Amino acid sequence: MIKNEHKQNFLRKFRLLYGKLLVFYTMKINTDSKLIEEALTRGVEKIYPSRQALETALRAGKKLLIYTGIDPTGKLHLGHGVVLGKLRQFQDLGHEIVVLIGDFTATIGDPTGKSETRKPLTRRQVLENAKNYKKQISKILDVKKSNLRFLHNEEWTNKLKPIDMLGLASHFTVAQLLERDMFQERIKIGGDIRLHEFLYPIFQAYDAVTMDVDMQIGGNDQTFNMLAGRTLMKKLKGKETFVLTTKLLTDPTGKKMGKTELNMINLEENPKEMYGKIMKWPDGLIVPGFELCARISIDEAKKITNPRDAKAKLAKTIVKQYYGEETARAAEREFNRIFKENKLPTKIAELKIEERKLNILDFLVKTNLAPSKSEAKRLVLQKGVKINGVTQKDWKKIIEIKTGMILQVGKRKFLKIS
RNA sequence: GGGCAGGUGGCGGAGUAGUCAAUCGCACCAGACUGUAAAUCUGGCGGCCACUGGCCUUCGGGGGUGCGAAUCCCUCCCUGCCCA
Repeated sequence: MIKNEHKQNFLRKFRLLYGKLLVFYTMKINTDSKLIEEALTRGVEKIYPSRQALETALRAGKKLLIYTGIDPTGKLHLGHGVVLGKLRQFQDLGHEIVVLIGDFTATIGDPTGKSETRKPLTRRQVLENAKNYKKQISKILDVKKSNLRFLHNEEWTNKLKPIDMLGLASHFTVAQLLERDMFQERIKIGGDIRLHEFLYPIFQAYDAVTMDVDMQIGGNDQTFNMLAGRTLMKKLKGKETFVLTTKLLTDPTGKKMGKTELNMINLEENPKEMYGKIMKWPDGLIVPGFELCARISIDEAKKITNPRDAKAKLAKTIVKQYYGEETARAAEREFNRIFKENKLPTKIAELKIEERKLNILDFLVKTNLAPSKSEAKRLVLQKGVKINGVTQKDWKKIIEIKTGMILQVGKRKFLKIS
């Protein structure tokens, strides 16, 4: 048992070392000042200990081991894309990149919600979530290059013994952990803080120490956790590390933000949906969107003055990054077709119905276009229902159902009877 | 262990016996307009009934008082805060 553990430890160290050597011999560090400038500024919220310090290191051509952690608590979304995009810039500069899949930390659940404790995930759910991560991440990072590795924190965290835990915990005080903004908010509203989530930053810090990283990259909301890593690194290894936080994708005016919703466009989202969802963004998000999500020059984006066109450009650019030029163009065409030209979508979901005649309300419920008859009635009275392009006004109407019939509810829901 | 405050629709949060299917905000849906599935404005937002009205089930669970309860009483469950 112990032998086995030793062996694994050895193997792990060997792999790390091997990886480092490989990178050392095959990759050169790029010190192009324009690229460095971009990496240091675009979408960057803050750099610890200072921008200056990091810039000096980068210009000196020092090879850095940089990591970001992603907890598989759900699907990857555009918010992850921002951080990964930043990582890509450093990858292109030739630094050594680690994407840490936080399979252990995901089971705790980083307490992001103001008021609620996140439901703990089972190991199974975590594995399920992480399933396609690598594939999605490969759309942003270059997996063909040898300076990118994927690691899992279960590997080392599960080996911690209670005595080790206590050792780690002893480097932090309750007051320090309590400083975290979301804990403060919870306290303010009288919410509870579970002990396990309280410990979250310690585990994340341990990741940084174990991998012996030089720099951590993460969203602005991860500042606290990453700084915990910086602290632990200093205490245990006496090493100064960099922390770079990226801006969050939010409306600069701060008003009327759909909260986290906006970031929640999944990277796996169907391209047409992705395009449409970006078009749904408020105008205030256009500039941040370009800065954070689009890998094209900001100047190019600023040339477009009409907000609608700018947003369309943004939507197309982002879809292109994940699905390629062709698909992006098709998504744009489809969007224009439905919402600019008011035509039917090229593809309409089909449904078979046994009945030949139905009251319009039953018809809507039967086809799942309305959740209840009351709702269906409301829709009809509000003129939200069209059959073969004709607005329906009479909720008592009996519909003769024919194949090929096209039902439309609102602007977006279409159904064809087959 | 002691003291206190609570549990209401997807969420937040009013209401403390009749006018409560329950103010309001968010989210959501529809309409108008436009530059789009944006912004703004308007309307809707438990369910059922061939419906300008009527019925049914909801306010943590169970029981009770009363003509009448989300609102009062009892009991159980759950949660938070404070003191030790």
